[in-house]
Amino acid sequence: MPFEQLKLKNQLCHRLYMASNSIARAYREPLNELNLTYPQYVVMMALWEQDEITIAELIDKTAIDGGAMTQILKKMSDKSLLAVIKDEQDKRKRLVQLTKHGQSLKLKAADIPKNILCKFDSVDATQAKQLMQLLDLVVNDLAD
Amino acid sequence: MPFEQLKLKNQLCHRLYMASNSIARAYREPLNELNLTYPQYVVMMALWEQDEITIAELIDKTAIDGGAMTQILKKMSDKSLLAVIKDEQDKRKRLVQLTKHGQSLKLKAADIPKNILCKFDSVDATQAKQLMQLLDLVVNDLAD
DNA sequence: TGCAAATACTTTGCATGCAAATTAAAATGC
DNA sequence: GCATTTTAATTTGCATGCAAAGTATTTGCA
Repeated sequence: MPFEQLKLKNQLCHRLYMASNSIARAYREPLNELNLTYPQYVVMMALWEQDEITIAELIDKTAIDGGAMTQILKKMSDKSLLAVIKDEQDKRKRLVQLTKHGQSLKLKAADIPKNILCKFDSVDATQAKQLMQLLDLVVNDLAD
Repeated sequence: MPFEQLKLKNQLCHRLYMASNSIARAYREPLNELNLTYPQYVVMMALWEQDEITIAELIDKTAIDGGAMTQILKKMSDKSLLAVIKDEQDKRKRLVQLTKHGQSLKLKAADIPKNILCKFDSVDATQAKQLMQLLDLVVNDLAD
């Protein structure tokens, strides 16, 4: 069969595209209740793990684009979820710090992962773990 | 460990986010040479498989958003890759048809999948297949 | 027959992802 | 010491992804 390699059903990239969009869509409703977009939620998760880190560290942890990060942090700052403060040691850097409000949102977010997981009828914990491991291989192989 | 479920390293969604962005980034260079964006490439692959389909069918095959599709097709039409023509049977519908130029691009695109695949040092064919199957489960479980 | 409901698209507004250019500050090197 | 280079962020322009509103047709059904 000619050009078999160009068929959509054989494209790993298209599967990833669809799966990534699907799962982001699944988060939309629960995140709307917290007034968060998906990338904003990722930033929150990073900060709940470790607060008061530089923007560069946040970019490193979240893999969100730097240009987008500036805009995202601005919106999150407007919503009083966090504050961006200067680093006195190195004035090029800026530190991101959760507000009380931002910290407290962690409790409300705690149930989200579970509620998403229960939508997976066909994927058990073992398969999910396996999937994550395979995705890590993909990401690592494609890393610069 | 409290809130373990909110850690980034445990988020399937974040793995998908990173993997999808990584692989789209990997396609950027080769697609630039064809003057195609990634979603435009997906449209081309769909049309190379089956030409002269409605916009709704194209949306169904590619999983690209309808609103975005209108814009994407306009740009591709401007580049003379395809034409959008009226369906005389049902005037609500519009048919998408590759131009000669659009058809001929298939030859130049034929090597792209192979060139992407060779970036995967850690993922063999079996794992790639397994990954696609798992992603299909995810997409199906999250389908409306 | 005629009108409400469903379809197929398009348009609009907002939020990224990304590349490239820009700005500011710190680190290097001669 | 001072110019060059590197690092940290921001800004800008373009291309989506998505929800919601709007338009044109076609279907369905009373």
